Amino acid sequence: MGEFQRGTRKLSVSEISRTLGIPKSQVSRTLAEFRNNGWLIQDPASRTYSVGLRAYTVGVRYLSASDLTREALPILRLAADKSGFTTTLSIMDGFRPLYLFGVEAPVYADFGTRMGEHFPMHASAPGKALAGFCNPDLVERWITHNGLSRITANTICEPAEFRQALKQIRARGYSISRGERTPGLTGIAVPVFEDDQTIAAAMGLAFPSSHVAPDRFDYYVAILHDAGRKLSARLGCWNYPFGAQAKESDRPLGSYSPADRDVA
Amino acid sequence: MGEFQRGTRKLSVSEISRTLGIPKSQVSRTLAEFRNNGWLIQDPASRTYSVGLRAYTVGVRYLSASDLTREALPILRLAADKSGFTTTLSIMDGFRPLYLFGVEAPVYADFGTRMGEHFPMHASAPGKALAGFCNPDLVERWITHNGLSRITANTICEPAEFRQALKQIRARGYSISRGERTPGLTGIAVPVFEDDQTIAAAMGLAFPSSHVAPDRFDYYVAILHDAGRKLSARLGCWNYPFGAQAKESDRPLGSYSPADRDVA
DNA sequence: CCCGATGTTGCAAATAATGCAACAGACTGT
DNA sequence: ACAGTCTGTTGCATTATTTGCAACATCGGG
Repeated sequence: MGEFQRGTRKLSVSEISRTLGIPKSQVSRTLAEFRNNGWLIQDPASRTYSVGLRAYTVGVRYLSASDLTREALPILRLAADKSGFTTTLSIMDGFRPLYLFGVEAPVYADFGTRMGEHFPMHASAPGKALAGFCNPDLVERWITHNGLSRITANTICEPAEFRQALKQIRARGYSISRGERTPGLTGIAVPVFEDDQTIAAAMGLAFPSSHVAPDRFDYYVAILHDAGRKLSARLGCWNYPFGAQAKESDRPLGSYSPADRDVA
Repeated sequence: MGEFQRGTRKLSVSEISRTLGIPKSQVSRTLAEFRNNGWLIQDPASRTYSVGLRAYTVGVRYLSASDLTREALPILRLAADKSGFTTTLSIMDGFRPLYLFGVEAPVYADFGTRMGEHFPMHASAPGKALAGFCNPDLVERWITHNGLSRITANTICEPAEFRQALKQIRARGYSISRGERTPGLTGIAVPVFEDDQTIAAAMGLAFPSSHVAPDRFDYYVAILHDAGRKLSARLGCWNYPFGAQAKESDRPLGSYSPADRDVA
């Protein structure tokens, strides 16, 4: 069923047979069995298969089973309320950043990535935040093997430039993408640590570039650093190295809070 | 892997062996293989298994593969913005209502059900909305087989009373739960149709009962009926039988595409 | 220290999956 | 309308895999 990991398109028997190099007969029988068990759904007209309800009910339990995601939800919600922008949580899956989920805010920005999808390491704020705090040697190897593909006009495609960007991210503790993946969309992200050394995830927010002047970025960085410190503490990192110490008392999370966003 | 459909608790080899009546050796070997493939994660300390990242990335594609959920997202978001309350989408999975996902709003109400979880048919607004427009004979059979279990003091446990409630729901086109599942929480839900007869889903919202006086329920019902009509139209039902025709122009939301087709 | 419980591994018998081939529909272009 | 190509499904004998029993190793508690 791993074939259904990429892409949203419904897949046919022949298509899967060719891709995997497995005889059609086998594919047909296997898919039919998965369908009968609810793991897959078959479109009667096109006879193509897609992910079924049972796979959803099982797979989505990852979110409630993982410490990271359980702790992250209320913190993301607070950051989304404070900023007014959709706030997301991503992790490294091997070397491909993966968007786990987000909390949406009224100012909606479609950044083109759906829950559970991978996105480029070098062309997104969360991707760069994750890359910046990973093992540098492994990042280097990734670059030489895969290169830095161009996605938009703003994408960083030069290894030297990318290395410099990561260096800056490590120093400042946040990353910014100005339309490097989606034209007209700006993203900011910060790392989340699970102990004093190892990165666990990246938290980010995104908004239409026209919405926010660059001199206000610091405000959103501060919101994310507060959130990053809070989540890191839940995971066991008590010395979050970025941003100011939270001065205002952290309001109890969980109960609803009346969305104190002060949009200047 | 179906064992991981219920509950969030991490499961041990012996536990699964007993529940499924399968020898431990087999369970151990199978789980180890799933772990090696990324479908499951094993906690090194307790040696218990839970859902892995790969299962998440595959299963969550159900949301983007299904017509219903793809069309529902922007409509849910609009309803959440208009009402200020978290708005949810649920479907019938066999005879157990299933919460697919929701769009969260600043006024947060934790209704205790997570994405991908089932909830009782008779003790929730979406459940009653789904039950009300299902095949009545099947609902009857479900009642006689399973009964109407008490969950809170307000839960409807008498079949006669439940039948009466469904009748009223069919007439009015919406359902209300006043703390029937969670004390202090009120929910409202409406049906979504995929053609003129068959129900596809239920859309609902929930809020702390103290937040809203009963005489304002009509306002939220109207929001939901607008949303229900819009989503039903997308699925092929052009004569949504409840609520008034949308009169005020639906304002474009954030930077999102207008996407509001004119309903006859 | 022992005891009950847990998780893993060897091995032969039993079972299920495999691939080839043939079949039946559906669609395309002439 | 027709042949031609693509699709998805099914029979069947060979093959490879899973299965269950048992023994073994390991852990935590009294």
